[in-house]
Amino acid sequence: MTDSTERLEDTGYRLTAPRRAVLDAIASINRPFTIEELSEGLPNIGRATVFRTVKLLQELDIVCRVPLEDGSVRYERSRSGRHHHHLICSVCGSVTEFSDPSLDAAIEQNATSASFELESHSAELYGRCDSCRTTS
Amino acid sequence: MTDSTERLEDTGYRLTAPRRAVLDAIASINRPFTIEELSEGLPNIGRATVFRTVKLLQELDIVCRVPLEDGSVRYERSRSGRHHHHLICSVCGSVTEFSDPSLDAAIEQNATSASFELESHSAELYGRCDSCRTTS
DNA sequence: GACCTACTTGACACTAAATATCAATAGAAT
DNA sequence: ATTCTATTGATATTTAGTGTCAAGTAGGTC
Ligand SMILES: [Zn+2]
Ligand SMILES: [Zn+2]
Ligand SMILES: [Zn+2]
Ligand SMILES: [Zn+2]
Repeated sequence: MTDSTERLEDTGYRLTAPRRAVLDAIASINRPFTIEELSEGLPNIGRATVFRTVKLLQELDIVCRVPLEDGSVRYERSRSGRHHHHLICSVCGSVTEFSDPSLDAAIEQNATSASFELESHSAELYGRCDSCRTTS
Repeated sequence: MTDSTERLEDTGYRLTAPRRAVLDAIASINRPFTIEELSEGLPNIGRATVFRTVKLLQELDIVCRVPLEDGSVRYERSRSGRHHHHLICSVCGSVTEFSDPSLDAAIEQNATSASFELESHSAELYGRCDSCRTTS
């Protein structure tokens, strides 16, 4: 959170009370959330401001967008703050980050083969996490 | 298209006039489309039916869902009708399919390492296609 | 061909997610 | 403290998609 406020200031954004409140709320949630859920926990903050702030935090790699298999979207505080991919459990909804240079290399290789200038990419893995797999 | 109608019948779905119309419309569009665009070209077909039909065609791997970088979604007739990934050009909007067993293997490897039971996955590549890259 | 029945359709209302507008507010720099 | 501009909040609007249900029709049976 302190780290996050610094990243906001460093990039020239104002450190406002609503932004602090959204950051605090995100820090206190320990599961993937929807903006609606986040907004419900912040009744004094305008809904549009919550949307705007989460969008801003995505650009700063503080929060990341997690697309679910059904097309809906959740958000999660990024653990690493760097490029990564997700393991998304369809049972408990947990999201785990991972990064793998060889996966990224395979992606880059495909772009190169197609003479495609790669700017970014996404990869999401859907299934059942370890604890949901062993519990069932 | 003939292939598509067969796939509909084989799976027990009725081959109705609206479904034919949607299939024909999709066959005649040669770029990624939104349901709204598709629906505009089919004024005699109810909007809900267009949505329902496209959803059905996705299940039959006749059409696939293409998530863009900005979070919006387009659809495209699948060339291969099999598992694949996309090269999505941010300039012209073109979508190219590719499949790569070694990419899929890298994804499976990551799931295995995390004791995650992989059910499905997605991978989308964003950037500039060959012709947009050389033209600029 | 006529009949039947379950599948499908279309119109409409509705929800969910997000953006646009714009006057009022408040960081933060001097 | 003053000023200037980024930001906020209330509200309206957009976009994408789903729920409902009476009416219509494909496709099998006689
Ligand atoms: Zn993430
Ligand atoms: Zn990657
Ligand atoms: Zn595809
Ligand atoms: Zn794959």
